[in-house]
Amino acid sequence: MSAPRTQPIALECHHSTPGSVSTPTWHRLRDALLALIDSLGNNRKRPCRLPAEREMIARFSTTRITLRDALTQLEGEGRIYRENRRGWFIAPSRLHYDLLAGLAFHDMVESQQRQASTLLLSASTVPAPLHIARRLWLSEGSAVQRIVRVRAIDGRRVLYVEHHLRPDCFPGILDFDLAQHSLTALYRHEYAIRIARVDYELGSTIFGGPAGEALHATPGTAAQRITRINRDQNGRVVDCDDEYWRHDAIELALSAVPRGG
Amino acid sequence: MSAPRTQPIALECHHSTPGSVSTPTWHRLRDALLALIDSLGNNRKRPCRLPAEREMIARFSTTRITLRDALTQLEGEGRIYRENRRGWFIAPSRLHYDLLAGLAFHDMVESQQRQASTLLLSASTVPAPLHIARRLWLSEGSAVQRIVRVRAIDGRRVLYVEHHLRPDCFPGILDFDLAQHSLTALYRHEYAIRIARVDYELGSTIFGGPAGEALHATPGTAAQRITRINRDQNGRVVDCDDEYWRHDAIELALSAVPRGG
DNA sequence: AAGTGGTCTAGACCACCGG
DNA sequence: CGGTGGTCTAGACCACTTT
Repeated sequence: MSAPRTQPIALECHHSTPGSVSTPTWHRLRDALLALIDSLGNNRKRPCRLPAEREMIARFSTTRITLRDALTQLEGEGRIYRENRRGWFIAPSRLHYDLLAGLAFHDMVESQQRQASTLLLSASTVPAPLHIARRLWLSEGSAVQRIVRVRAIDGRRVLYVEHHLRPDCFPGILDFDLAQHSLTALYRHEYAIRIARVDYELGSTIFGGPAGEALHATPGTAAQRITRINRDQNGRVVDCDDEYWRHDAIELALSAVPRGG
Repeated sequence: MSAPRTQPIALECHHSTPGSVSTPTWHRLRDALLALIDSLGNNRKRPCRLPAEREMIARFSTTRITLRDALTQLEGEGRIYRENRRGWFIAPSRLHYDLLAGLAFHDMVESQQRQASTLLLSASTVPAPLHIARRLWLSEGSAVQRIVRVRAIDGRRVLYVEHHLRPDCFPGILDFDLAQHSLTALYRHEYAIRIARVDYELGSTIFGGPAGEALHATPGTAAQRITRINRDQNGRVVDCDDEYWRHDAIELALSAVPRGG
């Protein structure tokens, strides 16, 4: 006995996409979910959770897999996000992240009328892995200071960062309160080091491993990777960062004069 | 009758992830697929296709959905990619895209020993949509030149671009062969306009609509959006671009002096 | 303890691509 | 037209979170 391909969704089938023969069910579901999202009112400070998957299944007369396809689409668009095993939530608007503004995280967030918080996961001196050593012009295995933090906007964990510092530049820096102070402020005021040049590398990946766990991100969801190498006023490399952002949490921007005119 | 939760995979279960109680099947599958990918030899110029899904199902004794979960993971990591309804392929290494190098697409690609090609989809004068009008300092509905192109690296379509130009800057530019010439070269040599400042906006989304279709990207797969507003040597906005890249095709880079020291 | 999302089974039909 | 990937059904068990 073959299961008939039913189309049980009782939704208004607006914009039937001329040029495309059939609109997949998940696409119509997507529209219904968007209406649901709008009806929930999206711009609060409290995390706004969607109904349980099984409830949405009942409401829309569909299957778990199809529903999750539609949710995954919206997740990719950045309209909703997941906390691992906790549910689906409406995504707040993106933080505007100007790569060349030279702003510390807290300043950047607060300048956009949002609340920043930082959680220190670890701060210790460790032997440099090869890829870190290369960036910092050190030899593999030599000591570097490693700082791992999680940062949140309005209580939502959005960023996992690993810093690696050249210890010859920042003796004793691990003794400061690294959850409260911006690193760049410490660099300047305690060590008279200014960041005068930044090399960025940006790419997209997925969460998984420590970064995913720290952000409560479901393994496999999209992440924005930002790697940064910082030089001081003398052109010397002093530290590097590896940032992993929830992809829907930021919009990157920069304004500059291109070379090779 | 309840289906027993079998674990039929006969793969070496390397690194059982201490600290995590159970490794999901798709995770072990992922490793098996990685081995398969390595065995296929990844760095050719010919697109290297994976076996059909049903064949991989048989080979790994698993289900379609589980297999696709694993494949989707690898797709998110940028190790493999899809062409819509055509199959899964091994992803070539990423193009290094220096945002501030001021290089035209062909020059950038060829400087990395790869082959660039461009397909012109449309070139016409159209009324400006609101968001374009705003960027170009025009009023909504006023005429702008619109150029849509698809660009490929080593034959693989990786980039969909829409340009919108201020027609007062570039009269008659649509009559040039826009598949062969770089726009910036035309700007300079035919109109004596140099791009002296660029405003970028970067974000991640998913394919769907014209961009996805033009790249043969499966709807819902990850895309890197790059929006660009170009100013000439007099500070005047002359055009803007909307680029959609296959997320695995590029790695963005830039080096600059941050403000707000 | 109840409920949630994460994972998985074992199929089926359909649209589309390539030969 | 055969084979492929895209979509969908109708469930189940499990790990984990929350009550």
